[in-house]
Amino acid sequence: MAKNNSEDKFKKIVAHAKEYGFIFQSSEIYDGLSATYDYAQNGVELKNNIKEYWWKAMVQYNENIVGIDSAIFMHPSVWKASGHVDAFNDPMIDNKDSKKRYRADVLVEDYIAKIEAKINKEITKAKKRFGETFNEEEFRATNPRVLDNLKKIKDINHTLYSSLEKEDLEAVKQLIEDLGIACPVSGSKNWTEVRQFNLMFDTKMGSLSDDSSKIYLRPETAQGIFVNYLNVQKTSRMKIPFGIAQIGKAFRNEIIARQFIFRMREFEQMEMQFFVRPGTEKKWFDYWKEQRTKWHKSLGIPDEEYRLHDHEKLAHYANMATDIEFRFPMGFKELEGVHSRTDFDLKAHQTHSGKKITYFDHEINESYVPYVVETSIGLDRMFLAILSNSYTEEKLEDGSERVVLKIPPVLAPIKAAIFPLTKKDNLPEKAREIMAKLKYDFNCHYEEKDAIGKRYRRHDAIGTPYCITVDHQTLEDNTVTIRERDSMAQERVAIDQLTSIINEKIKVEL
RNA sequence: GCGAAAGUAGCUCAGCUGGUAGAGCAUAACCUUGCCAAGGUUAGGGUCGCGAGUUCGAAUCUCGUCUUUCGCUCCA
Repeated sequence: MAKNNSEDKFKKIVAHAKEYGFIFQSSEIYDGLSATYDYAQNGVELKNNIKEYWWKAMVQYNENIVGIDSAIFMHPSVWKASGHVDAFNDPMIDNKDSKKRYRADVLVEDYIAKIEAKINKEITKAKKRFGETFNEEEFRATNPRVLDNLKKIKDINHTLYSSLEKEDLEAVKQLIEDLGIACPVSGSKNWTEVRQFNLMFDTKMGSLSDDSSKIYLRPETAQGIFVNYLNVQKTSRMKIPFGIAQIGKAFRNEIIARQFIFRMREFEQMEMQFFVRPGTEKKWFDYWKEQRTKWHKSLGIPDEEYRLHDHEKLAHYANMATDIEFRFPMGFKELEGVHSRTDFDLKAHQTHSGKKITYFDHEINESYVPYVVETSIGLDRMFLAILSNSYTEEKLEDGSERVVLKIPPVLAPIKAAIFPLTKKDNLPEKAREIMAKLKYDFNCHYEEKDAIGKRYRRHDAIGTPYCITVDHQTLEDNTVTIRERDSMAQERVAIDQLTSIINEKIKVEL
């Protein structure tokens, strides 16, 4: 039941996002492109505001953080060094009966592990038999059954890895069939073809096809920061600890991209890599976990919508990792990651590039490769979090209903809408005057069509926090009414004060 | 990629067992009203996702295909 409700809500949010100009499906007139979305007139405003809010909190409010904007294309060696070329490249196979998917090489390796278990059993048995005099080395080298199995392993390994190297996926499939490997779940040997899933998009750089080289679209923005570490550190004269922040697109060819803008193949990240002295990473990891949590809470979203999830299984580069999860309509999901990446990335780039990436720390008179604490938030996910948290259906006292996006005012696409109460009596002219003044401070909208109530509701639906109405009294004393979106309460104020009033209301202290 | 469901106007949907499309809201114009979506008149907008097939005739039946949603799987 609860699930149906949230599914229902998710659908409503997606429909609302389209109807009110936040998000359209990409290339919709051509039937759309899977899991690709465009930000529309209101969406782009909200998205830009989220970026700005993040950028201010990270770069502007921290003296020891600077920003960069690195290119999407990078030298191919970057992705070798980072481990993406190897780790983002998996041969997969499906079992047709159990519908389970496996990594083909893992299936074969599991099979090898079974043979190894057999050998070990043989050895254990022999140990018992010969007692003290047992020589394992000798036994391995002479026992025919062990030799036989060892040769089998060697052959399988050879076939597997030479096939993988040649990207001969049919040979991998053949190997699985020859070995008679069955699905651990169904016991079935009914397999699909082996297919390569490379999570990185690639393209060619250079106009001549024969001397052009393969380059990748970056699967994360972090590497753009790591390869610029030296340049930034030197030119900004930053002392450790310091950070480099970046907002930008990243691309991953996900097997399944789904759930609206939650998982897309083209997405935008807001990342900050904080460089610290080795040994202090725990302190900074905790610090940034807290800082990032504070940032989220500053937007006024209730605590219970967030939870922290510490990773037990760590990625190869990390020694500590926490996800900041948000209660999306489809459940708690990762919104932001705070990771302690150690010196893995900088060291890897040092090795692959041959350039020394060390920092001389005058405080301790030591030179070292800095450790890195990373905060990485999905901009599109933050957008979805704000959108789904804001979407509210309300029943009013008079029995009517309204849909209102309770977007935190600082992020709202339009800060104020300006209405003349009627279309005559010089009210539109007066309203235009106010509009002409306010538009330099805020993104404003002028509207005179339809009944005033209808205009209020329209702006409720896109989350405009303030509606300013010009009425007949305005012409006499230069005051207007300002209506607050969530409470629907109105207040009469002087036109002169509008800028400072709205400024005050959309201000957030971090 | 596999399984299930869906695709008709900008949105939400109706259209039963085949007879070449409707409603409400929305949009535009004009009149009216004037502080919380609900007055009047008129107009625009759809080759029913796309492509085949069956049929005298397909939104409706069959097949294929694309897209979306949910589940499985994956997730640096």
